[in-house]
Amino acid sequence: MPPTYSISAVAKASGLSVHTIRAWEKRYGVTNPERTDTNRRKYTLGDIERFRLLRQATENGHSIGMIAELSTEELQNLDNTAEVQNPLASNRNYLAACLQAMMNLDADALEEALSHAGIVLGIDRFLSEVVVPLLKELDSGWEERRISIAQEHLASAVLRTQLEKARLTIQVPSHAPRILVTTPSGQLHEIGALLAAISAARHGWNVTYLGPNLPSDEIAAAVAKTHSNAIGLSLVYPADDPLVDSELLKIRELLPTTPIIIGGRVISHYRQTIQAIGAHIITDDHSLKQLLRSLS
Amino acid sequence: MPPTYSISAVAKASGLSVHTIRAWEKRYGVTNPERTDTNRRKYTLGDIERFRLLRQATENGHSIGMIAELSTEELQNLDNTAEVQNPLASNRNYLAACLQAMMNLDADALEEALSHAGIVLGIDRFLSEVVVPLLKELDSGWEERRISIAQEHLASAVLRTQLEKARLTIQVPSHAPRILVTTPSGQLHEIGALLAAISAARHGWNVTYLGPNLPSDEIAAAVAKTHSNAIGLSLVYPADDPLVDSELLKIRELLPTTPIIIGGRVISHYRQTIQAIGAHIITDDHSLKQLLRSLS
DNA sequence: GCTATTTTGTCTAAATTATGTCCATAAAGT
DNA sequence: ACTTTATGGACATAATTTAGACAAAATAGC
Repeated sequence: MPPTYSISAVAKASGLSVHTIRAWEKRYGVTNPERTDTNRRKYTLGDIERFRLLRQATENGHSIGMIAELSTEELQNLDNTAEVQNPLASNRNYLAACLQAMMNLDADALEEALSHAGIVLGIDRFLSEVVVPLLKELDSGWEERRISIAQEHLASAVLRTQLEKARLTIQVPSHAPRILVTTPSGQLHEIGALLAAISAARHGWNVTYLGPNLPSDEIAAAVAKTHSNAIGLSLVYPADDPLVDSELLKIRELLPTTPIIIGGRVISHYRQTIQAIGAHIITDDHSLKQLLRSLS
Repeated sequence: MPPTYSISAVAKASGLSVHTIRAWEKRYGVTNPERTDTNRRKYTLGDIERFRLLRQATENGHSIGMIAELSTEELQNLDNTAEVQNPLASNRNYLAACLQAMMNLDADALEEALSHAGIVLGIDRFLSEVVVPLLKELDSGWEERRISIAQEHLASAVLRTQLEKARLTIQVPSHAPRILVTTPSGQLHEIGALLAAISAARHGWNVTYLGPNLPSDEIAAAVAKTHSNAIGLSLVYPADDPLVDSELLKIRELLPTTPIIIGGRVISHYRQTIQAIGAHIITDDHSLKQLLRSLS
C-alpha cells in the first residue's frame, strides 16, 4: 500500500481540518507520514483510518492528548467501548443544510451536505440522525404541502445515490445469510426499502435489492433463485391499497416458510394481513437488528 | 502492428485535455509514447487506460505528483482494492457478462461487470457499447417474456447506481448552461432520463435531475427555481397515455419559450403533440450533442 | 470558588511547490 | 487555407509547509 494521499485528501476523508492534522502531528506525533522530495506529506489509507478513529474518539469525549499514543488497534477497541455520546455533535446542522438545499432544488449542495455528514458521522449515525429525520421531514412536509413534488423527487434521487454509495462501503462475507429486499406491487416508494437494505447489510446479511413495486410471484421466484433466507418488505405509501393485502397473502402462499419482515410508515393499515401471514413487524433499526440476529 | 492513437484521441478517451497530457508527460513522465517519423506521439490502448486511471485517481483526491510514478497495476489497486483487472482481457464481452448476471439475479456480478466496463471502456464507450445495448435487450426481452420483472428490476437498480456513479465523475463549470431532466407524469421509467442526464453533463451542461413522473406545473416551477435554460424529457413507457399529451401541452403553456428536448423509445406515439409544442426530438447521443451545442 | 496553567482547535503570514491552462512559433497533417 | 501537433516557457491559482499567535475550554492548584 504505497502512501499517496495528500493532506487535503486525508482531511476530506477523515472529517478533520488540515490544520488539526498538522497540529496533532506536531504536538502528539499521531502519524509520521513519509515525505515527497519536496517535503509534502504522503499518507496511506491506514493513516486515514487512524485519523478517523481519532476524530471519533475525541468527539466521544476522549482528549486527544490521552489517546494520541494509542495504536490503531487500541483505538478501534476504545471506540467499541465508548458510550459517551456527545450531544454537541452538529447533526442538526447537517439536517438543516440538507433541507435548505432541497428547498432550493440545489442538487450539488444537497449531495455535498449528505456526503460530508456520512463521512463525519459514520454510517450508523448518518442513517439515524440525518437520513431518517430527513425522510420524516419529507413525509410530513409533503402532507402539509410545504414540500413540492419536485423537491421530494430531487431529495429522493440524491439520497438514493448517497445511500447506494454508503452501501458499497459495506462488505459482507458471501456465506452470510441472504435477504431479498423490495416493496410489493402497489408500493412505489423505494427509499425505505433502500434504508432497510443498508441496515441489513450493516447487520451482516447479503442483500439482494430489487427496487419497488415487485409482484408476488416475482418475489417468490426471486427468493428461490437467490436462495434467500428471508424477505424484507417496505410499506410507505399508499396506506390503504387492497392490492397490497392480496399480494402479501400470495407471497405467503407461494413461500409458506420463508420469514417475512415488514416495516414502514403505513404498516398499521395492513396489520391484520401482516399478522395473518405471520410476518415480523419492525419499527426501527434496533428491532430489525434483533430480528435478523434471531434468524441467522 | 498494434493500433496507435493521437494525443487528441487520447484526450477524448481519457477525459483529460491535450495540454494536461503533455504537462503530465513532461513533468512526471507518466507515459513515454513512441513517436512517428515526424515526432507525433503514438499512444497505445494501455496508455489510454493509464491516463484514465490517473484521472480517476486525481479526482478521488490523490494529487498527480504523488501517483504519477505508480505502475498501472498499482493504480488499478488504489481504490478498487477488490477488483483484479486484466488489461489483456479487453476483448471481454461485457454485455454478455451483464446479461448473464442479470439472468442469475446476481447483483454483485452485474455490478462488477458494469463497473469494470465503465473503467476500462471509458464513459462514452461504456454508455454506447454496454448500457444502451443492455437497455435494448431489456426492452425486447421484456416484451418477449424472456426477462422477468425481477430481473428487470435488478438490472434497473444496479444500472442506476452505476450510472449515478459515472455521472459523479463528470465535472461541469458552474456557469455552464443548465438543463432540467425528468420524465412527465405517466412516464415511470427513469433509466432513459438518467442516460440523458449523463449525456448532457458530458456535453458540458449543468444537469438538475429530478427522477421520473413529475407533473407539468412542478416542472415549470423547477425550471424557474433552478434558472434552467432547457428541459430534457424521456418517454419510454407507456406508449399511448393521453396524460402525457396533456402534460406536454401544459408544460409548453407554462413555459412558452424554454427549449424542450424529448427522446426515448415511444416518442413516435406522441409525435403530433411534440411537434405542436415545438419540442426538439433527439434519437441518439449525437443528435443530443448537436442540439445542446446549438442551444448554448 | 477563583485564579493560573495547560490543552486544544483554529488562524495568520510568508515562502515554496503543484498544477492546469495558455501563448508563440514552428512543423506537419488534411 | 485550416487544423492539429510539438516545444519551451509563462502565468495564475491553489495547495502545502513552517513557525508562531490566539482564544476558548479544560484542568490544576490554592
